[in-house]
Amino acid sequence: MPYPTEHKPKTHARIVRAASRLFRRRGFARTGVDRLMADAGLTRGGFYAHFADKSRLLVEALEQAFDESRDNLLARGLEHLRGTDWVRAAGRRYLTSEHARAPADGCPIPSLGAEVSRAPRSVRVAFEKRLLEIADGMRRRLGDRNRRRALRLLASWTGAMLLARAVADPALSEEILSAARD
Amino acid sequence: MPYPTEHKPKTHARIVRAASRLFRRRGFARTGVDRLMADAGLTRGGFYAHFADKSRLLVEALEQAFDESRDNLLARGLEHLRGTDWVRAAGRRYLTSEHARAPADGCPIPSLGAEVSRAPRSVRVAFEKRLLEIADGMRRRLGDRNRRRALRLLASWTGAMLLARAVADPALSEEILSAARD
DNA sequence: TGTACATCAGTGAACGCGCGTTCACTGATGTAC
DNA sequence: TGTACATCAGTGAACGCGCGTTCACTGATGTAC
Repeated sequence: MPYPTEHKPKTHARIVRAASRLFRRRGFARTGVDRLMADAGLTRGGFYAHFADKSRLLVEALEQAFDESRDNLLARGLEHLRGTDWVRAAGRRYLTSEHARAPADGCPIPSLGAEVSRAPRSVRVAFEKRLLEIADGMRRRLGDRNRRRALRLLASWTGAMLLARAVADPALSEEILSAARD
Repeated sequence: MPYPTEHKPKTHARIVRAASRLFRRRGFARTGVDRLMADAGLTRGGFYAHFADKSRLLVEALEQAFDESRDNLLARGLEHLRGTDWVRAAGRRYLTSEHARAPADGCPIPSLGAEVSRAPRSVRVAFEKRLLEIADGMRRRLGDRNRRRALRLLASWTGAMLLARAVADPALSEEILSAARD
């Protein structure tokens, strides 16, 4: 065999990581295959040995982003908390201006939600799956029977992040996040 | 004078209305000047007699969309309501699956918020201005001293709409909207 | 140990296309006489 | 009333560019002998 078995999967993961950051930072439509392959240290042509097309990469980039941001924002260091305590702590972690200023490393919902809603069904299915996993994780932390409260929290947090980023004045941005933290 | 005074402003408004709908439906980046001029019944070349560039049109399209959706979703028919009554009624009007299915005629925040956050400062300034007008209108209806509660409501509603549209399953979409209506 | 070989991950030129923007022009219009 | 004219809103060809995708190829690798 010409290359070690783990070689190709490693390259694949490198592309997905680069794309996931770029998509969140610059948007899916405005991120070209050329640019994202260069960021992964490769050239244009190799792309189609790894992905059927660009929207298939979006699926994997979304999964990558959801996994990352669940760990960073909702779980790590908060394992011992439950109920309202957990909501407060997770909200304080999600609703920061650092998060607002660094979309590349943040939650994919405010940065890519609208583009997902216009993407092929396969993309929306993948988005939905990860979203429900997170909602269910939250439901368990909250000790709820159904996921309505989790969905409501998710909507408030992601909506606040969307607004905080779209606005021009940093003070207003902070005001929006702070209002949502309560 | 070669044309009636109102001729050019009317054409201008026609372009803005067409663009405003197209941007919300298909996204700003994916809507070409060609297509939007055709929708307004004109051709490519005339565009720059009306707008300095495409992002200037985004500013006007956003203003158009905010004005429309404030009237449609938050004000008309709800003039007599105040406080919690108003919140319930406005929420029930905003958080519908009709609204989720028709982004072209809906609130510009879930459909264009992320692209606004990546747009030139001039766009974010215009977005912020209209957002604050709406937040202040809400604050008055709520009888609040400051706008924190209005911003929190805005975040929940727009976040719920963003999620409801990004998801693949219509039943889940409705569940998200219904959870946010409470 | 050294060499010939088969594999296949990745290269880079090329495809047709649509993008935002410019510009010389056309032709519909209201006005002057 | 009819005609010549000046204005300027809108036309459409052209610009250079980057897009997503294809494909004949190159060259790094592990294996066989």
